[in-house]
Amino acid sequence: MKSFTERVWEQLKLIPKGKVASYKTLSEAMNSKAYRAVGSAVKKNPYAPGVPCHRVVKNNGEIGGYSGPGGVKRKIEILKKEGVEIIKNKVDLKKYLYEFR
DNA sequence: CGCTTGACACCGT
DNA sequence: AACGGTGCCAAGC
Repeated sequence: MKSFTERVWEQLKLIPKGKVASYKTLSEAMNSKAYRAVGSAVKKNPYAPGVPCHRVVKNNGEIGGYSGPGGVKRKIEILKKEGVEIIKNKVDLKKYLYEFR
């Protein structure tokens, strides 16, 4: 039985490099409105590259948090490396927001 | 106009 | 039960 958390990871894997998805969009992609719980799910993610939790940002483009090494700073660095420009800890959703379709 | 900050409520584990 | 984390709102400069 897949837990809500595992289902979230499935959506993360669908995100292509150079794009980011918001927790809210993620919840809608899985037919759930518990976008608040998505944040908790990502935090519990014990997998590293298998689940690109660093590609998940808040609906307003803010990076949010990162439980990995280096904290949010590290997350921003990775996104920039992917081709996503980070402005003041925020991403241009209009340009990098990935839609699950 | 653009940008920032604080607080609250809600979700799943 | 508690915790963490997100989303929207408003106001101010």
